[in-house]
Amino acid sequence: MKKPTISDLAQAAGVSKTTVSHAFSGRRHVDPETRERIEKIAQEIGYRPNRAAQHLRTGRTGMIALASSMPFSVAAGPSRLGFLMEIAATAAVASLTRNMALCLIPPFQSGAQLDAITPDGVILVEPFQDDPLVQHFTGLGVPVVSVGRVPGREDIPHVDLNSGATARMVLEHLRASGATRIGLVTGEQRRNSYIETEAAYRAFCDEIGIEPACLQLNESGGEDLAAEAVASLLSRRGDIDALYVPVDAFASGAVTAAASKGLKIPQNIRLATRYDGLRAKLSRPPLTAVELHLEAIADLAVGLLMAAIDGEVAGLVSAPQPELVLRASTAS
Amino acid sequence: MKKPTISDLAQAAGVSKTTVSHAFSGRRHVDPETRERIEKIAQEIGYRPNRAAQHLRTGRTGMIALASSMPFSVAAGPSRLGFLMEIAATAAVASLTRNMALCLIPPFQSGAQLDAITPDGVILVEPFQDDPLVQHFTGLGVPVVSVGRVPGREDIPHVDLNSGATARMVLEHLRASGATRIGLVTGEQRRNSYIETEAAYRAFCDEIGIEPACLQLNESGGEDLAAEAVASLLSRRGDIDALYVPVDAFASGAVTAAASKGLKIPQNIRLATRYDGLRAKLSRPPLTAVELHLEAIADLAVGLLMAAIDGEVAGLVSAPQPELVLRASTAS
DNA sequence: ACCGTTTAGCAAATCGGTTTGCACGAATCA
DNA sequence: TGATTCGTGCAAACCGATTTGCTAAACGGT
Repeated sequence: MKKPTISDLAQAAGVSKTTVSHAFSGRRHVDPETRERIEKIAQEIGYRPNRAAQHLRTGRTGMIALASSMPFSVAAGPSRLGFLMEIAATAAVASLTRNMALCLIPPFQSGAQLDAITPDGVILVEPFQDDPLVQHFTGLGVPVVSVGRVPGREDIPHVDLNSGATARMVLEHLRASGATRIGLVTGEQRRNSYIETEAAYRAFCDEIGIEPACLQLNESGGEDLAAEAVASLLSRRGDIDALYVPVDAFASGAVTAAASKGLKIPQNIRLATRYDGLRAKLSRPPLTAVELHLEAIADLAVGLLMAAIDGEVAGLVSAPQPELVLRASTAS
Repeated sequence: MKKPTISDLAQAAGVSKTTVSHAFSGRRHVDPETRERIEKIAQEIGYRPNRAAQHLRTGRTGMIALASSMPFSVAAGPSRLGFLMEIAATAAVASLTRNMALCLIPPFQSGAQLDAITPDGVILVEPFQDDPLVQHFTGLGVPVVSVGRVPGREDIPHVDLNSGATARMVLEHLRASGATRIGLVTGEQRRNSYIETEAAYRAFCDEIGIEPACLQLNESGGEDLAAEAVASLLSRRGDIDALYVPVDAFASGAVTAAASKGLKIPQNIRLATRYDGLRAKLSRPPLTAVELHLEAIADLAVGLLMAAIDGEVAGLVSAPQPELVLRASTAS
């Protein structure tokens, strides 16, 4: 009735626990014939090593965690959720193939709550400067890797999202499609992607000699806040004829704002976003976006984390080249 | 340097490990004064019980898993993902408040892969008949609860989605909004929500004396398959003036199909869906949908699972009353 | 014939908690 | 006063793996 243990298996196979352990782990040589016999009997009696026992001995938990500092439940949630969850889905598969469970850390939990989770490592999605999650886990000595650099923390391995290059690509596309005054809408949190995007944007404006028009919105405000803020920007700066709005929820708001101003997309104003989720695809007109290759990114992040857990000093890894997905919102 | 253990704490407090253990677990009475001293010192030296050790002894892993049998990566994925992930987000919070980690099980993994995950219990989201995941975990003796009944498995506790009543509500709304011939589009997998929905639909058709028009689509086909299939249904049955399409990805397809047939929504054909996600909201026109209260459902599911883990014979729990979200797609 | 080196396998210690059985003193009861 | 209970705490067994140190046999070279 009870689950068979390594002792049961050892007894059934007529060897010691040690030999069984070595047969499975390969840490020491075991006669191939013996190993086969052990494996066969293991099959028969349905032996599965007890994870808790393994973890106690090895000091590992066999679990990695995925966290985002974006509240799940705020207005911007569903959109961010798309981004995060696309990563989660791939990461779950990637960890499982490495024999690890992937668990989800809800954002902004108190430290005491987080104690329930003792992962071998953590993947943080687009953390911001002084992110409390970074502090919590690095403080505990748990390896952390991030998707998107942690601003001000060069020591944390990450998958680089190349946000600067992405911004450049989008801005140049907007210009090529006929725009002459391009505005930028990002978030208020100091995430690296915003920082890099803004830097690239300012450099671009400088180069072509236009006055930057930059909006930084509270991410919890979501679509509605963006609609309002963008409308007021468009009133102030009637010359704007294109917007790069990396956060897709904000881009939805921008669509609304344009409509309220009687501006047609793309005739009067062009619009491009970054994350190519449902919002970009279903928008009217559909929005030009960037294929970030989130699956590949998630895979890289898991790999990076595994290396970090194994004590390898990993640096950064670059995400695959982002690609423009051209849609009607930036047609010339 | 090393993390303090229970022995260290016991020594520092001048008591035995036993007393420390009891002080924390409350399984036996400990002098309040002693307990306080222990807790104070625990704070000071930063003692945290080693989860692996606890798990080994208690036979628990402190982890519950969330699984859906819907492939993450197929065309219908992003939509299903929304549904699943809304539940995941809430469930993650709910489990953490109960001192459990929530981990994600990617669908359709081989049994060998799944071995990496040994949860104390599993929440299955809308499983279908003979779902392999149900078999896998019940076979392992792991408590399983589901969101939506498992067809043919009355023994598995679940949060009832009341799909029959939901269908009835939507169908009556469609009729009230002027529809006389209502069609139904569901999925091919035998999920309980489809079964109940179809039954309610047939009963409804019987009652008002219309010929049922029912489509069951392969869920991996997603939007494109639905567009095609619905278009052909509309050709066959030109009298249809309303559709209930519970799966939102299919509903998107139906929108496309209607457009391709030159039918206006809602003038020529009314359209309602179930899951009120981004698709329903962003569709043109926006789709009438059903507020299922997924957060509450997730919460209930976690509670149910905890009870099951603690050996309580839990039955079913009913989800909160679903509510219609009226939108332009069914305006009369 | 001797010594060194593999090869194969075992016994016992170990990880850090929880739980059981028992001891000892103080309080309560007959 | 002797017997019983209660409160408090300890020592040791236990959970099921991994890992270390050791033995004994087989093999090969000189």
